[in-house]
Amino acid sequence: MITIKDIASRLGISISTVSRALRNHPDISDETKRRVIAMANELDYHPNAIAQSLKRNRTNLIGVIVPQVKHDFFATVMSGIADVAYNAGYSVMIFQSNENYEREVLNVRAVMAQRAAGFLVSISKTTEKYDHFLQLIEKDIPIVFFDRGCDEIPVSQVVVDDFEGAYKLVTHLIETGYRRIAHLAGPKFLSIADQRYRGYCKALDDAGLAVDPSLIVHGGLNEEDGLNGFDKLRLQAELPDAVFAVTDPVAYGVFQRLKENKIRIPEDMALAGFSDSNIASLLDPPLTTVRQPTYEIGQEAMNVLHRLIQEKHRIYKLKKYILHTELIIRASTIRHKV
Amino acid sequence: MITIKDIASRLGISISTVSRALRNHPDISDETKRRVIAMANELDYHPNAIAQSLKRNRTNLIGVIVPQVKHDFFATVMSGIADVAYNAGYSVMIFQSNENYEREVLNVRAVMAQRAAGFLVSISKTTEKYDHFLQLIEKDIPIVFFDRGCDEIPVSQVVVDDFEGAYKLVTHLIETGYRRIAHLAGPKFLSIADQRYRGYCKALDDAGLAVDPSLIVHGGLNEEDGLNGFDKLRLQAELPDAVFAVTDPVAYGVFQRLKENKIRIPEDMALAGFSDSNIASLLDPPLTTVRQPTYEIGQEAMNVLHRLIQEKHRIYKLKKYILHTELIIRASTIRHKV
DNA sequence: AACGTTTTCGGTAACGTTATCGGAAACGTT
DNA sequence: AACGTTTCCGATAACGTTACCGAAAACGTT
Repeated sequence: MITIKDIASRLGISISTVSRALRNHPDISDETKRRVIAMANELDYHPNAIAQSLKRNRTNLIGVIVPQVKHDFFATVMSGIADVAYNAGYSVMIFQSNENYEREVLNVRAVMAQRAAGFLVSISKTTEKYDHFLQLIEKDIPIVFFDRGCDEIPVSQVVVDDFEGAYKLVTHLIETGYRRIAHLAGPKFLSIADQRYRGYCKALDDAGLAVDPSLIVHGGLNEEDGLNGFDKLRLQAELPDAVFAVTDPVAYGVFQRLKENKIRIPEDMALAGFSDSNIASLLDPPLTTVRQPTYEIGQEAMNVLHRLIQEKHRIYKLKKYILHTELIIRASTIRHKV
Repeated sequence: MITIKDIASRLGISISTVSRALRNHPDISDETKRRVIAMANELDYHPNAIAQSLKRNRTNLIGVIVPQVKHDFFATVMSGIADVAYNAGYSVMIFQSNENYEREVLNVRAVMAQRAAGFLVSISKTTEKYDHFLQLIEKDIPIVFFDRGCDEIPVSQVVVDDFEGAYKLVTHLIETGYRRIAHLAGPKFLSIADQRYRGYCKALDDAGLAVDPSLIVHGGLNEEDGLNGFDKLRLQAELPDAVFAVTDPVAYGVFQRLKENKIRIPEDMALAGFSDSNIASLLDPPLTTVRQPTYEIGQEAMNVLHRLIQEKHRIYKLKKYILHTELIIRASTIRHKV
């Protein structure tokens, strides 16, 4: 590997001159700069970012910790992060917690060992202690939570308004004429799931409809949770006339059960999800859902982090950046003519 | 930030002793090791990976360059890479080329500046020069291509047998009774697309069927290419009785056109894709496709790279690791009773 | 008691870079 | 001609870590 030493000895000048020439320091004459740059190109010199980081005591690395990259949602967020980071001159390191608390802690350590400039984190479902993040705050390392945050510790967050999204969706169902609206909810302690649950309740409440606990099933966020959740709903004497699933994957699970049981959508039962994954529009009938500004979440989170990194006197005015959702009405909830 | 200096001065010993104690060097007594480790824990010491990398002249960073993270395929591959990397003690840095040659070159430079231990690359569609990779080979930095490789330069590859997958699929169509089988092909110079195209031709040929150029439309890999491609097919006097799309997204495009035009699947026309994305099974009718071992590609690529990094005398016996596909037959190609 | 061997540790020089300090020319001013 | 000022560059010390060399004890052997 070529270093500034090689350039210096080839030109018969000192390494400090080379260093300053490459950084365009005013102390160096234009002629010398020209010669240094020419030699650097000739030797195919590339600065050693490791050495630079050590000297400057900071890196241009951003550590991103997500539950799973292969989830459509996180992959798209990652894309937004990567694009903004790229333009701001950062490199992105990615870690998966696999929804596992211990692994999340180890990931934080790994990113810390690399002396990353900042953290972008969507916390795991199983994380209930936040000491590993508190350590970062103590060391004054910038963090931004996205999508899945927590209010227990002072960290800025970029989230979507899940409450509002659910409220708009359920209100749409009510206005369309549905009355027995079931909800396949997510884990209670997961903020995004809880917000959607509360949006569901509020919408019913504001419409003067009672919240019927027998129509609410708590579960996970994936397809199998949709299958299981619907099986529980079927134990009721009377079926609901609409199902609001906490995520699109859960809705797919329900979708399959409905097909299996020849229950027509939306004639016999309406179905709606949350996410607007690319599958939603391709189902038959296409699925009503709530579009989240997924790519924008990544962009915004990286932008917030970038500002945080640049602030010299990091005043911890933690903020919650709330992005808004969009209701996508499709055939799965269009009321049949009675 | 706590360093070994802090530990040394607190214990009244030298930094070299601390360094060796932490690395469990035999020269250090058990008693001293115990005290050093205790103090390290007390002070919440975390080794500076930057300094270690500089000293050892190597990092545990893997640079991954993909066209787009948010594509289902690459996100899943990433997941496989990240899991294997994690277990082998590497950190993964991710870069997107956005199918752009210039950006790919810049990405390679960024990863090189970080002195990554190795590269994992899926090359961009627009890349036709390979100098940036040749430079890596010259500098003896290990690279592995996955999915999208190229045979022009000596780099090991992990790929799926696209030819075989397409061959199996088209043979299935023929055996089921279809005769006018159209192909919405990808870009000619893209290896994976070309292999699928050749598998299509070979299957027809082996069955004694002629390859009809009017049934072949070259385009891209996305949904809109399916829409456009089908529009071109419709210009023919006689419609095909089956369409083999180069990717699942292209198949979705065709799917939409067929729905719009009330063309029944598979009664009027069979439809098949390639990828087994999670959408395929949810369509109505479910889509026949070719499952690629996506997650496994990531695992295998990272494993190959890991071995490459560990080999001291890197003999460049470049290999092509070929993973096999699985034909997933679903309702979209089940022959109607004539 | 004198010897070699082992155990255990400290000092120091690197790794590639940047920042600080200082100094030698070259210049302009009186 | 003596002065200060500017321009340009070199030497050196760090950043945090590890590797090498050496040396002081402590040990066993004859």
